[in-house]
Amino acid sequence: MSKNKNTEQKIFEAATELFIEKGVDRTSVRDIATKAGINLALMNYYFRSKENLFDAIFANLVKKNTKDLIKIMDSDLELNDKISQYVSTYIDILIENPLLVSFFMAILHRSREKITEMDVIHNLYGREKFTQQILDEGKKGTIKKTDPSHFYVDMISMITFPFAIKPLIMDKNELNEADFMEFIAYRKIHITQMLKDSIKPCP
Amino acid sequence: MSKNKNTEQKIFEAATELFIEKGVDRTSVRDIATKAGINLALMNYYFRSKENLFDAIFANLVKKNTKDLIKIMDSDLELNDKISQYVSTYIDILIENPLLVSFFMAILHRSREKITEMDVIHNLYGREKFTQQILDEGKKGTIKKTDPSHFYVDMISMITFPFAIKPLIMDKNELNEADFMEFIAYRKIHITQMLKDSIKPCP
DNA sequence: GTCTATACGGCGATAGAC
DNA sequence: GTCTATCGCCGTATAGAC
Repeated sequence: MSKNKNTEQKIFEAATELFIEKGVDRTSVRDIATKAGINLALMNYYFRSKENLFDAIFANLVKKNTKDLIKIMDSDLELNDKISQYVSTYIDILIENPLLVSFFMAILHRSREKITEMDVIHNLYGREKFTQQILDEGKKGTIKKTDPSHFYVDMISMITFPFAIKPLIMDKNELNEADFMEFIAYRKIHITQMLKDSIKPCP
Repeated sequence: MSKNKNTEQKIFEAATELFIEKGVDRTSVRDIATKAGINLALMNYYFRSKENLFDAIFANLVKKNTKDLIKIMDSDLELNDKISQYVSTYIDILIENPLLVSFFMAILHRSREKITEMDVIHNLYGREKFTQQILDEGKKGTIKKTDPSHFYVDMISMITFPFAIKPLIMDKNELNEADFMEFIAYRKIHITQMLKDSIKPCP
């Protein structure tokens, strides 16, 4: 406490960076110890095993990065505004940490069996209030009859997937890092427009 | 040749299945040898290393699964038909092998550095003829001014991403395997409609 | 081409001194 | 709490007999 950072925290942060950057299976506990500037044995003192450390890190990453999104989803905003804000905020989060999607997809393949058992995962997908808003609007006839589960899948697909295939997009369109971020920033408007078009009937 | 399957082929097929199922880094060469029913040393006789074998397998998987899609993209079909056929064919391919997307995403994280250097990867993304068709239609004024690179990203995002988050979709919507496939099948119509709406102006 | 046997290093994990 | 030292295992890769 009186120190700069406690050891547990140093291990946790070093491992987080390495897991995201190199992947869990290509990061050794020795890598983590070196990066954290501590001894190998300390990892096992604080966390029982590498897999245990991974579980804690993954839960933390999900929680930290979905906090703002959940707040928006559960808010009293009107549907159109909610969509705009969600898209924009989500993209901002991923611009801050572009490897997050790719890392998360890798985990989804690696830990298929246990992923739905992780409590924190249930924050991620399909909030009730938002779902209800889409259904309500549909009943009022102001929007097309829209299946909320497909709407939600469309939305997160278009937001997140481009980050997963970032190297391909950059290569094919000959973009550098800054260009890619511009490409992504444009998608805020583009995706919002597509989603609104998909629920609003032609006048 | 006179035998049931030659050894090289047995290794190749066993490794392919294991890589897709468990991931490359969690598959050992001993796993592969056992599954192929051959000796460990044979792997190194035919392929120089595990990484080498992986490269061959990955290239083969991309080639095999994009063949039909490229044919459609490069065909003389009219734009609307081309979109419908592409979406439908792509989804059929993934229904046949639902782990393919998830596996591919994991590789995109694992092998970020070398992925764009793999020749075969350039088949995957943005075919010239299709791009030109979108631009041409835009000029004719029959569709909204649409950026082909965003259109393409939208399309593959909405097609493939749901397979990557399959466990989450199944869990949240309480779907079993058959339900999920029904959910996916419905997306053929849904995605085609969304894409057409995104380029066709309201009448 | 296919096998047995084995080298060698890195892995995750722990015992035990301080 | 933190270290050194080491265990036992499994990873990839190879040498050499058949």
